[in-house]
Amino acid sequence: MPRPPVSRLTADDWAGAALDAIGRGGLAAVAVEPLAARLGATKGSFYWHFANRDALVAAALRRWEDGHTEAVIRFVDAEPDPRARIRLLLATVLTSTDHDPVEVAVLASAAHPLVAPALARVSRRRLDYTAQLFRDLGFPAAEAHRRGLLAFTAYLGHAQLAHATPALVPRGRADRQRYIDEVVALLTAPAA
Amino acid sequence: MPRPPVSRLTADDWAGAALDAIGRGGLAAVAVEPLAARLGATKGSFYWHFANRDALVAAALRRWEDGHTEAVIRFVDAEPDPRARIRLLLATVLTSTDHDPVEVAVLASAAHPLVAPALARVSRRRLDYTAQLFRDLGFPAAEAHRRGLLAFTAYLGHAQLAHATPALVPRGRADRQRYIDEVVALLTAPAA
DNA sequence: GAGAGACCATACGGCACCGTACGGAGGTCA
DNA sequence: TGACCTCCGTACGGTGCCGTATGGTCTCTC
Repeated sequence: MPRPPVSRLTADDWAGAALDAIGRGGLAAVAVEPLAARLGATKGSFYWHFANRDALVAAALRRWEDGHTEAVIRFVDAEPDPRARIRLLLATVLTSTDHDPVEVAVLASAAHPLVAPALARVSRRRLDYTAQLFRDLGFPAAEAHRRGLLAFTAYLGHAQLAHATPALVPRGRADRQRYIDEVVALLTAPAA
Repeated sequence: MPRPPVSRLTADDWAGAALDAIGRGGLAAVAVEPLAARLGATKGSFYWHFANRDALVAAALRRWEDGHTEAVIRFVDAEPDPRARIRLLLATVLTSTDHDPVEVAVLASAAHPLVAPALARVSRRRLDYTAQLFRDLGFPAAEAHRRGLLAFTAYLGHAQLAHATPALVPRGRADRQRYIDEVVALLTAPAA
């Protein structure tokens, strides 16, 4: 079933445009009329596919939730060596922050009633997976959880800082490499 | 010069109310008319003290910038032992996140043209100070900077996570204690 | 106690967005 | 070909906010 390129819009088209808007201007940028103009349509189309703005925001968040997290986990989990897995995860997420404005934008609206539950699910999933990586390395559950939490919060803060003040995070290839090496070394250091 | 309690408002009153509003509802909550209602005044008062909304936002941010950061640094810097200083800093900021909504709210608007420079100044100051703590401990400058960055980003992420999903950060006194101990141990572990 | 200036209330116009009402174009099937 | 359904454009009213205009009130000063 071939679909004409722009003539008719689907709910998914709107959700995708909404997610783009979140990346550009945060949750507040998900506004029906500007989005319609951007899509070359009008509100008439939108209110056919969605009941209201909240429904659109929810759809965009569902898209985000299903997307990045699981993709990264699958990618990282393909690495067999436990220590290399941790390094791969950190390298992946610490560099991805440079080109993923959606991540920080969602975090920025953490208090929003629609964002909060989605963010909670994603955070728990990520934290659980990260803690698992440290258990795979042989750390007991409680300590693995603490190390995973440190790793996860460091990632969150890194994303935030890289977005707000890029000059403060390691930028060159070599510097970033060295930083990631050191973080992995510290996070996996044997217990005192 | 005694001042009647509410009858006449000063620019500082407005700036304080704006900072409160940021804590409650983010930067978007700094709206003249709702703030006026909250202060029991009208826009007439506001536009006497400020040229426009941006001027109020700027004043609130200046208040935030001058406030917390330097206070924490002075408090922590009073501790003579370098290692204890790091622990004190982490314990202070990691627990303060529970009752400081302003911090995350400002971070949430990092992209705002008025917020960005203020946030950049504060971040640089904090990061520099944290790196200094690790130099005090004997680490060479480059490594101290990397460890300071890890500590600082972990704090940022912790604040974010504690605000968005409180259930995911250590809550009990003992758990938090243990977590902070472990973070300090890992951050100050001797180089491999 | 009158004038000046600081401070504020009221009223207004404007803008950007939300949501609804309704009509019309295009395809589908009898 | 005509009835029908899907999808969308247009037009409208409503809301919340910004900023301005203007006049009033309080306080200080001489």
